[in-house]
Amino acid sequence: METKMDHQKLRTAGLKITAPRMKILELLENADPHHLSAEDVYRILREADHDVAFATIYRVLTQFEEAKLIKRHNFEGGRSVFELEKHEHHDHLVCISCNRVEEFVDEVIEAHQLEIAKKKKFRLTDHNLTIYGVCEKCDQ
Amino acid sequence: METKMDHQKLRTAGLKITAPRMKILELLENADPHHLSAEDVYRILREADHDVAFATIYRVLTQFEEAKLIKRHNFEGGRSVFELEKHEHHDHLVCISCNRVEEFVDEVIEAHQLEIAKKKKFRLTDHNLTIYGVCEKCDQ
DNA sequence: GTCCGTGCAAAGGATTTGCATAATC
DNA sequence: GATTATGCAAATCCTTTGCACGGAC
Repeated sequence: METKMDHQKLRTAGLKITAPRMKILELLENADPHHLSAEDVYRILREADHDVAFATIYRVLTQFEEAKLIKRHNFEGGRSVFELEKHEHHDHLVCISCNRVEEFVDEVIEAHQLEIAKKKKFRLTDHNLTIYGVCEKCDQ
Repeated sequence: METKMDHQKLRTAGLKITAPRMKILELLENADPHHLSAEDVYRILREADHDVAFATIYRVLTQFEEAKLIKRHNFEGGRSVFELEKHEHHDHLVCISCNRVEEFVDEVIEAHQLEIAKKKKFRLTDHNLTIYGVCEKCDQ
């Protein structure tokens, strides 16, 4: 029963259990692809006859981000996308044609980033490595 | 005389020589730090008593980007920044406190990115590696 | 019952666009 | 002189905010 775990997640974050929060959290947990824009969330909920106001979606997503339940990305193209935080770091490969997102981890790249931050005397807080390209399906 | 070269750059791009274009191009060539937002451009021109409308700044920056004279980056925080295209690839380190941008190149990281794209069967078109942190000055 | 959450509509910031005027070639 | 640029204001896109009402605890 995932619902129980979701209740727990919300409680831990100090958030009351409400229908919009539960639905958005479930949605992000089951989302495939993992990465959804606020508009995707709005549309999917609406298609399932669960209308939630845009303002609420943004507020909930922001709260989830603050609670580190999800992660927000600003890929090229203006809008933000959100994905469930799985606590396993990874970077992204985005298809500029179909917007599909793939994930990857490369330890060597990670290590070099630490090096660079050290060399430049920055206290590293975050990083964003996004590779853009055209995926196999789209490239025909 | 840089002006001559700038004329040439604009002509090659198929753009007429106009005051706003020349000023914006010069500005980006001499900018330090290299990375300016549209608002930075607006403010700097205005301070030099060369008023250019915001609409024009955005149009010119977009044309320059299309002509590959400059590069546009969407770092975290909403607004875009632009820098002169120097045809030497590099990535960025951004201070989240003062917005200072440093550049770096790491051949090992570059090579690994190619690997990843190949492995995932993406035809690589671009990539963006941005490391966020707090720079030495701000971290006190 | 209190406090927090939601919906709605309106505001916000960054960027773009339509249109009349002005400049380049 | 024809075509392309500019300035201005209005429009647009994504996101946030104010406020009154409704729901969680």
